[in-house]
Amino acid sequence: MNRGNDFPGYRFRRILIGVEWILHVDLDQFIAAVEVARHPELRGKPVVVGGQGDPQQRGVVATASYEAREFGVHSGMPLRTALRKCPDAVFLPSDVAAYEEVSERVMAVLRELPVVVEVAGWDEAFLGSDTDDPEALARRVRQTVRERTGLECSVGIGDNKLRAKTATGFAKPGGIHRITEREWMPTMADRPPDALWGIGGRTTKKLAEAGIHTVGQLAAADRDDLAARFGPTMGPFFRVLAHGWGDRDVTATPYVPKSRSRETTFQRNLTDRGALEGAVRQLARRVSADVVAEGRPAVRVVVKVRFAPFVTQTRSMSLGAPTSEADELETAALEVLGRFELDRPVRLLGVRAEFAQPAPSQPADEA
DNA sequence: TCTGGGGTCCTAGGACCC
DNA sequence: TCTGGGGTCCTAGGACCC
Repeated sequence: MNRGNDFPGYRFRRILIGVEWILHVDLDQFIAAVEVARHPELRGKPVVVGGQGDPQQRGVVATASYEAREFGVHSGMPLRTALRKCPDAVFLPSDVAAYEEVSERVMAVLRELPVVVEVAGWDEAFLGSDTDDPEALARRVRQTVRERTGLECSVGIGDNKLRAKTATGFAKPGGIHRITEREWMPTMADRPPDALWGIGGRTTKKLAEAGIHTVGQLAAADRDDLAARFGPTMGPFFRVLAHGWGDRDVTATPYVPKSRSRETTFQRNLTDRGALEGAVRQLARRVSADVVAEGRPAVRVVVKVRFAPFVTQTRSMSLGAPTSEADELETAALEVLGRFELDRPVRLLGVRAEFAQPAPSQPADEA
């Protein structure tokens, strides 16, 4: 997720030119909605998309339709579990190319509106606008997206990205919700820390050990104590999040990836060394194609191994010279694979190529 | 019944240099 | 002898998000 110039790695934008409101647009049950749109007979049925579409195989739910969610099926759940909870669901494989294409169409429609569009994922975007009636703009966004793509979306309105994004959670499904500084604490203070975008289950547990159980308590927590527990950047950042503070810099600048990776979970664990090497070669070739398509050479190769039952290790290597050559990336990946102790069954292999970081330049937007 | 795939950013220890 | 600090790079792991 691209969070723009948010607090870690900080560059708060101090001078705001024109933008009064930030809207966060999130397509409802996006992947399931795309599938229903091209298979109209599925409308109203519980639909579960994920993996190869075979609930007997290894894989997890990418998106469940609202009908399937009523059975307790949700994203990230193993397909086998989803099958048990909802045996009558229609299971479909993930079709990444189809979702990307629809996503691009939606973003193009958003760009026709009088807003700055910052893409934040397949199914979401931030919009910056100088309107003085953000609700009217939000209704227009919903109507336009519906008319032009047939998809429903929810819109959060905020005075920064964090609040707009948070508001969307209250807008779903198919609604509009506004959260500004005034509404933030009344809305969030009594909720658990993982209600915040950027705080998950692990951090929530650690916070609880420190006696912090709510967003309100986190906002009032001692900065130095948080820094000691969570590090000099993340500790204070959590407190900033709890206050609902954050950047409001919406940029249409295209996203530049820092890495490209491919990984596979095998349907049956691998133990044979030759099979592992073959799999790494194949992954390295796919990554090389992505690197070539990106048009920038890789400077580092990372290999990921997930052993059974579920222990993950990574090993990596800086390349002597930047390269986009498939042979070189493959050789490097094999060398890195050789540094693992492959003494247990392997359920996943991954290969990642990292690009050179652009030379640090003077921020051009500092007015 | 286990637990995808593709990303980003932060942390921390050791190497190495001055 | 007995031991400074700071800075940067490299590497591995962790947390989070969609």
